[in-house]
Amino acid sequence: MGTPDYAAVTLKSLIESEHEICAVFAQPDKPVGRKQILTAPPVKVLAIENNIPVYQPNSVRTGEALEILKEINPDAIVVVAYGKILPKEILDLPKYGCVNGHASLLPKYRGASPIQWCIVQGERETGVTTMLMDEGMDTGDILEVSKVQIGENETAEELFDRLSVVSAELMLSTLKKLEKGEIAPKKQTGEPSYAPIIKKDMAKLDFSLTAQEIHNAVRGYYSWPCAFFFLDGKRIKVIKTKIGENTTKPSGTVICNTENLQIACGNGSSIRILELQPEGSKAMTAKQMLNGKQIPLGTVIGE
RNA sequence: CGCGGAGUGGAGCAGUUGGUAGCUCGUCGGGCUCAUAACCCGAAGGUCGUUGGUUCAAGUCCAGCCUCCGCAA
Repeated sequence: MGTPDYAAVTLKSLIESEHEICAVFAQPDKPVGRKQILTAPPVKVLAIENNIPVYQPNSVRTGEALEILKEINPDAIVVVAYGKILPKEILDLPKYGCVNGHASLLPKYRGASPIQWCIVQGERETGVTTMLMDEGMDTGDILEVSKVQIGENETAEELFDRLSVVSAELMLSTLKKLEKGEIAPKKQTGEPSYAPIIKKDMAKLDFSLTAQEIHNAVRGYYSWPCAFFFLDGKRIKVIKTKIGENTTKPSGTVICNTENLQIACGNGSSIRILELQPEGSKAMTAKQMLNGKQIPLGTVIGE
Protein backbone atom coordinates (compact mmCIF):
# COMPACT_ATOMS: atom_id res chain seq x y z
CA MET A 1 0.00 0.00 0.00
CA GLY A 2 1.38 3.33 -1.03
CA THR A 3 0.80 6.28 -3.30
CA PRO A 4 3.58 8.71 -4.33
CA ASP A 5 6.99 8.33 -5.96
CA TYR A 6 8.54 7.77 -2.58
CA ALA A 7 6.49 4.59 -2.14
CA ALA A 8 6.98 3.51 -5.74
CA VAL A 9 10.69 3.04 -5.06
CA THR A 10 9.90 0.47 -2.40
CA LEU A 11 7.35 -1.21 -4.61
CA LYS A 12 9.92 -1.50 -7.36
CA SER A 13 12.36 -3.16 -4.99
CA LEU A 14 9.70 -5.57 -3.84
CA ILE A 15 8.81 -6.45 -7.40
CA GLU A 16 12.45 -7.17 -8.14
CA SER A 17 12.78 -9.27 -4.98
CA GLU A 18 11.65 -12.82 -4.37
CA HIS A 19 8.47 -11.63 -2.73
CA GLU A 20 5.18 -12.29 -4.41
CA ILE A 21 3.04 -9.20 -4.66
CA CYS A 22 -0.60 -10.13 -4.78
CA ALA A 23 -2.11 -6.69 -4.90
CA VAL A 24 -1.38 -3.00 -4.60
CA PHE A 25 -3.47 -0.41 -2.83
CA ALA A 26 -3.13 3.26 -3.71
CA GLN A 27 -5.11 6.44 -3.27
CA PRO A 28 -7.69 7.14 -5.96
CA ASP A 29 -6.61 9.05 -9.06
CA LYS A 30 -6.67 12.77 -8.59
CA PRO A 31 -6.88 15.76 -10.91
CA VAL A 32 -3.42 17.24 -11.37
CA GLY A 33 -1.90 20.24 -13.08
CA ARG A 34 -3.33 23.34 -14.71
CA LYS A 35 -5.64 21.30 -16.87
CA GLN A 36 -6.90 19.24 -13.93
CA ILE A 37 -6.22 16.01 -15.73
CA LEU A 38 -7.09 12.93 -13.72
CA THR A 39 -3.77 11.31 -13.04
CA ALA A 40 -2.86 7.94 -11.62
CA PRO A 41 -0.47 7.99 -8.65
CA PRO A 42 3.06 6.65 -9.31
CA VAL A 43 2.51 3.48 -7.34
CA LYS A 44 -0.50 2.60 -9.45
CA VAL A 45 1.39 3.25 -12.67
CA LEU A 46 4.21 0.97 -11.61
CA ALA A 47 1.82 -1.74 -10.50
CA ILE A 48 -0.02 -1.71 -13.79
CA GLU A 49 3.24 -1.93 -15.70
CA ASN A 50 3.95 -5.12 -13.78
CA ASN A 51 0.48 -6.56 -14.12
CA ILE A 52 -0.30 -6.34 -10.45
CA PRO A 53 -3.94 -5.83 -9.50
CA VAL A 54 -4.54 -2.32 -8.16
CA TYR A 55 -7.22 -1.28 -5.70
CA GLN A 56 -8.01 2.36 -4.96
CA PRO A 57 -10.74 2.42 -2.35
CA ASN A 58 -11.84 5.80 -1.07
CA SER A 59 -11.88 4.29 2.36
CA VAL A 60 -10.25 1.26 3.89
CA ARG A 61 -12.73 1.28 6.71
CA THR A 62 -15.55 -0.19 4.71
CA GLY A 63 -16.16 -3.90 4.68
CA GLU A 64 -15.35 -3.92 1.01
CA ALA A 65 -11.65 -3.29 1.47
CA LEU A 66 -11.50 -5.89 4.20
CA GLU A 67 -13.22 -8.46 1.98
CA ILE A 68 -10.72 -7.89 -0.79
CA LEU A 69 -7.84 -8.33 1.63
CA LYS A 70 -9.32 -11.45 3.15
CA GLU A 71 -9.60 -12.86 -0.33
CA ILE A 72 -5.95 -12.13 -1.00
CA ASN A 73 -4.92 -13.36 2.43
CA PRO A 74 -1.42 -11.86 2.40
CA ASP A 75 1.47 -12.97 4.61
CA ALA A 76 2.31 -9.35 5.18
CA ILE A 77 1.09 -5.93 4.17
CA VAL A 78 3.74 -3.35 3.38
CA VAL A 79 2.63 0.23 3.84
CA VAL A 80 4.69 3.19 2.67
CA ALA A 81 3.25 6.68 2.35
CA TYR A 82 -0.23 5.39 1.70
CA GLY A 83 -1.99 8.23 3.41
CA LYS A 84 -4.68 6.31 5.20
CA ILE A 85 -4.92 4.83 8.66
CA LEU A 86 -5.77 1.13 8.66
CA PRO A 87 -8.47 -0.30 10.94
CA LYS A 88 -7.70 -3.07 13.39
CA GLU A 89 -9.38 -5.76 11.30
CA ILE A 90 -6.88 -5.16 8.52
CA LEU A 91 -3.91 -4.80 10.86
CA ASP A 92 -4.67 -8.20 12.36
CA LEU A 93 -5.14 -9.93 9.06
CA PRO A 94 -1.63 -10.80 7.82
CA LYS A 95 0.48 -13.45 9.49
CA TYR A 96 3.46 -11.13 9.83
CA GLY A 97 1.39 -8.02 10.38
CA CYS A 98 1.35 -4.69 8.61
CA VAL A 99 4.84 -3.33 8.17
CA ASN A 100 5.18 0.41 7.74
CA GLY A 101 8.22 2.32 6.54
CA HIS A 102 8.29 5.77 8.07
CA ALA A 103 10.77 8.45 7.08
CA SER A 104 11.99 9.52 10.49
CA LEU A 105 13.73 8.22 13.57
CA LEU A 106 10.65 7.32 15.59
CA PRO A 107 9.22 8.43 17.86
CA LYS A 108 10.36 11.76 16.46
CA TYR A 109 8.37 13.23 13.63
CA ARG A 110 5.42 10.94 13.57
CA GLY A 111 2.81 11.96 11.06
CA ALA A 112 2.32 13.23 7.57
CA SER A 113 5.47 15.04 6.49
CA PRO A 114 8.48 13.94 8.50
CA ILE A 115 11.00 14.65 5.76
CA GLN A 116 10.13 18.29 5.18
CA TRP A 117 9.57 18.89 8.85
CA CYS A 118 12.87 17.60 10.11
CA ILE A 119 14.69 19.92 7.71
CA VAL A 120 12.55 22.86 8.72
CA GLN A 121 13.43 22.05 12.32
CA GLY A 122 17.11 22.09 11.45
CA GLU A 123 17.84 18.44 12.19
CA ARG A 124 21.23 17.15 11.06
CA GLU A 125 20.25 13.52 11.23
CA THR A 126 17.15 11.61 10.28
CA GLY A 127 16.43 8.21 8.86
CA VAL A 128 13.93 5.54 8.11
CA THR A 129 12.14 3.31 10.56
CA THR A 130 10.23 0.13 9.86
CA MET A 131 7.59 -0.80 12.38
CA LEU A 132 4.67 -3.05 13.06
CA MET A 133 1.65 -0.86 12.61
CA ASP A 134 -0.92 -0.46 15.32
CA GLU A 135 -4.00 1.68 15.44
CA GLY A 136 -2.19 4.88 16.33
CA MET A 137 -0.42 7.33 14.08
CA ASP A 138 3.07 5.90 13.66
CA THR A 139 3.06 4.48 17.16
CA GLY A 140 3.79 0.85 16.35
CA ASP A 141 6.69 -1.20 17.67
CA ILE A 142 9.99 -0.61 15.92
CA LEU A 143 11.52 -3.33 13.79
CA GLU A 144 14.57 -1.74 12.19
CA VAL A 145 16.14 1.69 11.84
CA SER A 146 18.49 3.19 9.28
CA LYS A 147 20.06 6.57 9.97
CA VAL A 148 20.95 9.22 7.43
CA GLN A 149 22.86 12.50 7.79
CA ILE A 150 21.25 15.62 6.39
CA GLY A 151 23.45 17.92 4.30
CA GLU A 152 23.74 21.58 5.26
CA ASN A 153 22.11 22.71 2.05
CA GLU A 154 20.04 19.64 1.33
CA THR A 155 16.45 20.25 0.28
CA ALA A 156 13.44 18.18 1.17
CA GLU A 157 13.23 17.07 -2.43
CA GLU A 158 16.78 15.74 -2.36
CA LEU A 159 16.25 14.08 0.99
CA PHE A 160 13.07 12.48 -0.35
CA ASP A 161 15.02 10.88 -3.13
CA ARG A 162 17.72 9.58 -0.84
CA LEU A 163 15.37 8.28 1.82
CA SER A 164 13.12 6.56 -0.68
CA VAL A 165 16.07 4.35 -1.59
CA VAL A 166 17.08 3.79 2.01
CA SER A 167 13.49 2.99 2.85
CA ALA A 168 13.23 0.40 0.10
CA GLU A 169 16.42 -1.32 1.24
CA LEU A 170 15.38 -1.33 4.86
CA MET A 171 11.98 -2.75 4.01
CA LEU A 172 13.52 -5.69 2.18
CA SER A 173 15.82 -6.34 5.10
CA THR A 174 12.99 -6.14 7.59
CA LEU A 175 10.76 -8.48 5.63
CA LYS A 176 13.50 -11.04 5.34
CA LYS A 177 14.21 -10.97 9.06
CA LEU A 178 10.53 -11.04 9.94
CA GLU A 179 10.08 -14.13 7.87
CA LYS A 180 12.93 -15.82 9.64
CA GLY A 181 11.73 -14.61 13.01
CA GLU A 182 14.95 -12.72 13.60
CA ILE A 183 13.41 -9.49 14.77
CA ALA A 184 12.01 -8.66 18.16
CA PRO A 185 9.73 -5.62 17.86
CA LYS A 186 10.71 -2.92 20.31
CA LYS A 187 8.49 -0.35 21.91
CA GLN A 188 9.20 3.21 20.86
CA THR A 189 11.24 5.04 23.44
CA GLY A 190 11.91 8.73 23.91
CA GLU A 191 9.86 11.85 23.58
CA PRO A 192 7.52 11.65 20.59
CA SER A 193 7.04 14.61 18.27
CA TYR A 194 4.74 15.16 15.34
CA ALA A 195 5.26 16.48 11.84
CA PRO A 196 2.14 18.37 10.81
CA ILE A 197 0.72 18.32 7.33
CA ILE A 198 2.49 21.04 5.39
CA LYS A 199 0.21 23.91 4.46
CA LYS A 200 0.95 26.61 1.96
CA ASP A 201 0.82 29.37 4.55
CA MET A 202 3.51 27.74 6.60
CA ALA A 203 6.02 28.44 3.85
CA LYS A 204 5.61 32.21 4.08
CA LEU A 205 8.95 33.50 5.28
CA ASP A 206 9.15 35.37 8.54
CA PHE A 207 12.29 37.48 8.48
CA SER A 208 12.21 37.95 12.21
CA LEU A 209 13.46 34.39 12.48
CA THR A 210 17.19 33.81 12.32
CA ALA A 211 18.95 33.31 9.01
CA GLN A 212 19.55 29.68 9.87
CA GLU A 213 15.86 29.10 10.53
CA ILE A 214 14.97 30.73 7.25
CA HIS A 215 17.57 28.69 5.44
CA ASN A 216 15.98 25.60 6.97
CA ALA A 217 12.52 26.65 5.88
CA VAL A 218 13.65 27.32 2.33
CA ARG A 219 15.22 23.86 2.12
CA GLY A 220 12.44 22.07 3.92
CA TYR A 221 9.61 23.50 1.88
CA TYR A 222 11.34 22.88 -1.43
CA SER A 223 10.04 21.98 -3.94
CA TRP A 224 6.55 22.13 -2.51
CA PRO A 225 5.06 24.44 -1.39
CA CYS A 226 8.31 26.42 -1.64
CA ALA A 227 9.18 29.23 0.77
CA PHE A 228 8.03 32.67 -0.36
CA PHE A 229 7.50 36.31 0.53
CA PHE A 230 5.52 39.14 -0.98
CA LEU A 231 6.97 42.17 -2.74
CA ASP A 232 4.67 44.81 -4.25
CA GLY A 233 1.80 42.39 -3.93
CA LYS A 234 3.60 39.77 -5.97
CA ARG A 235 4.49 36.41 -4.54
CA ILE A 236 8.15 35.58 -4.86
CA LYS A 237 9.29 32.04 -4.24
CA VAL A 238 12.66 31.57 -2.64
CA ILE A 239 14.57 28.66 -4.09
CA LYS A 240 18.10 28.87 -2.81
CA THR A 241 19.66 30.75 0.07
CA LYS A 242 22.90 31.12 1.97
CA ILE A 243 23.57 32.49 5.41
CA GLY A 244 24.96 36.01 5.22
CA GLU A 245 27.09 38.04 7.61
CA ASN A 246 25.63 39.80 10.62
CA THR A 247 23.98 43.18 10.35
CA THR A 248 22.50 45.81 12.61
CA LYS A 249 19.56 46.58 10.31
CA PRO A 250 16.04 45.59 11.41
CA SER A 251 14.78 42.26 10.12
CA GLY A 252 13.27 42.30 6.66
CA THR A 253 15.50 45.13 5.42
CA VAL A 254 17.17 44.74 2.04
CA ILE A 255 20.89 45.29 2.65
CA CYS A 256 22.36 44.19 -0.67
CA ASN A 257 20.74 44.37 -4.11
CA THR A 258 23.51 43.66 -6.57
CA GLU A 259 25.06 40.22 -6.76
CA ASN A 260 22.21 38.70 -4.75
CA LEU A 261 19.36 39.82 -2.60
CA GLN A 262 20.49 40.04 1.00
CA ILE A 263 17.93 40.57 3.70
CA ALA A 264 18.38 41.25 7.38
CA CYS A 265 16.91 38.58 9.64
CA GLY A 266 16.24 38.14 13.30
CA ASN A 267 18.89 38.34 15.98
CA GLY A 268 21.29 40.35 13.82
CA SER A 269 21.69 37.66 11.20
CA SER A 270 21.11 37.99 7.47
CA ILE A 271 20.21 35.73 4.58
CA ARG A 272 21.44 35.91 1.00
CA ILE A 273 18.84 34.85 -1.53
CA LEU A 274 20.62 33.30 -4.48
CA GLU A 275 17.77 31.97 -6.58
CA LEU A 276 14.11 32.86 -6.65
CA GLN A 277 11.02 32.86 -8.80
CA PRO A 278 8.73 35.85 -9.11
CA GLU A 279 5.07 35.16 -9.72
CA GLY A 280 4.48 34.54 -13.40
CA SER A 281 8.16 34.06 -14.21
CA LYS A 282 10.52 31.19 -14.38
CA ALA A 283 13.08 30.53 -11.68
CA MET A 284 16.12 32.80 -11.95
CA THR A 285 19.09 33.95 -9.96
CA ALA A 286 18.54 36.92 -7.71
CA LYS A 287 21.03 38.84 -9.81
CA GLN A 288 18.97 38.29 -12.95
CA MET A 289 15.86 39.55 -11.27
CA LEU A 290 17.68 42.57 -9.90
CA ASN A 291 18.82 43.44 -13.43
CA GLY A 292 15.24 43.97 -14.42
CA LYS A 293 13.59 45.02 -11.21
CA GLN A 294 15.20 47.56 -8.92
CA ILE A 295 14.74 46.89 -5.24
CA PRO A 296 16.19 49.89 -3.34
CA LEU A 297 18.42 49.30 -0.36
CA GLY A 298 16.46 49.76 2.83
CA THR A 299 13.26 48.30 1.43
CA VAL A 300 11.57 46.33 4.17
CA ILE A 301 9.99 43.05 3.20
CA GLY A 302 7.02 41.74 5.06
CA GLU A 303 3.65 43.09 5.96
C1' C B 1 -14.09 26.04 -21.58
C1' G B 2 -11.59 26.90 -13.41
C1' C B 3 -8.88 32.20 -12.38
C1' G B 4 -4.75 35.13 -13.78
C1' G B 5 0.36 36.85 -15.49
C1' A B 6 3.85 36.65 -19.55
C1' G B 7 6.40 36.00 -24.55
C1' U B 8 10.93 42.85 -26.99
C1' G B 9 19.02 42.24 -28.97
C1' G B 10 22.81 36.42 -24.75
C1' A B 11 19.95 37.26 -19.49
C1' G B 12 16.29 40.18 -16.58
C1' C B 13 13.00 44.18 -17.72
C1' A B 14 10.82 49.34 -19.74
C1' G B 15 8.16 51.04 -23.79
C1' U B 16 3.67 56.79 -22.56
C1' U B 17 -2.87 58.93 -25.93
C1' G B 18 -0.38 53.80 -32.40
C1' G B 19 4.64 57.26 -35.88
C1' U B 20 10.08 51.70 -37.32
C1' A B 21 12.88 50.69 -29.98
C1' G B 22 15.37 51.92 -24.55
C1' C B 23 17.38 50.44 -19.31
C1' U B 24 20.35 47.13 -16.03
C1' C B 25 23.65 43.06 -16.64
C1' G B 26 26.57 40.23 -19.93
C1' U B 27 29.80 39.97 -24.46
C1' C B 28 33.81 42.23 -27.59
C1' G B 29 37.55 46.35 -28.17
C1' G B 30 40.23 50.28 -25.76
C1' G B 31 41.73 53.13 -21.31
C1' C B 32 42.85 53.84 -16.01
C1' U B 33 45.26 50.79 -12.18
C1' C B 34 50.35 47.08 -8.76
C1' A B 35 45.76 44.74 -9.68
C1' U B 36 40.45 43.70 -10.09
C1' A B 37 34.56 40.80 -10.15
C1' A B 38 35.89 48.15 -9.40
C1' C B 39 35.93 52.66 -12.58
C1' C B 40 36.02 55.41 -17.63
C1' C B 41 35.30 55.41 -23.17
C1' G B 42 33.51 52.84 -27.39
C1' A B 43 31.25 48.70 -30.30
C1' A B 44 28.50 44.57 -31.82
C1' G B 45 23.75 42.43 -31.31
C1' G B 46 16.44 42.92 -32.07
C1' U B 47 12.02 41.38 -39.11
C1' C B 48 9.44 43.26 -30.76
C1' G B 49 6.27 34.44 -30.02
C1' U B 50 3.23 33.20 -34.52
C1' U B 51 -0.78 34.06 -38.31
C1' G B 52 -4.29 37.22 -40.15
C1' G B 53 -7.02 42.02 -39.59
C1' U B 54 -7.84 47.60 -38.74
C1' U B 55 -4.69 51.94 -40.28
C1' C B 56 -1.09 56.50 -44.28
C1' A B 57 1.58 54.06 -40.16
C1' A B 58 1.44 48.86 -34.86
C1' G B 59 5.91 46.30 -30.02
C1' U B 60 1.76 49.62 -29.05
C1' C B 61 -5.49 48.28 -31.27
C1' C B 62 -8.65 43.48 -32.72
C1' A B 63 -9.14 37.99 -33.56
C1' G B 64 -7.08 33.07 -33.78
C1' C B 65 -2.93 29.84 -32.69
C1' C B 66 1.73 28.18 -30.13
C1' U B 67 4.83 28.29 -25.71
C1' C B 68 6.08 29.52 -20.52
C1' C B 69 4.53 30.63 -15.57
C1' G B 70 1.58 31.80 -10.86
C1' C B 71 -3.06 30.51 -8.26
C1' A B 72 -6.35 26.64 -7.61
C1' A B 73 -6.40 21.12 -7.11
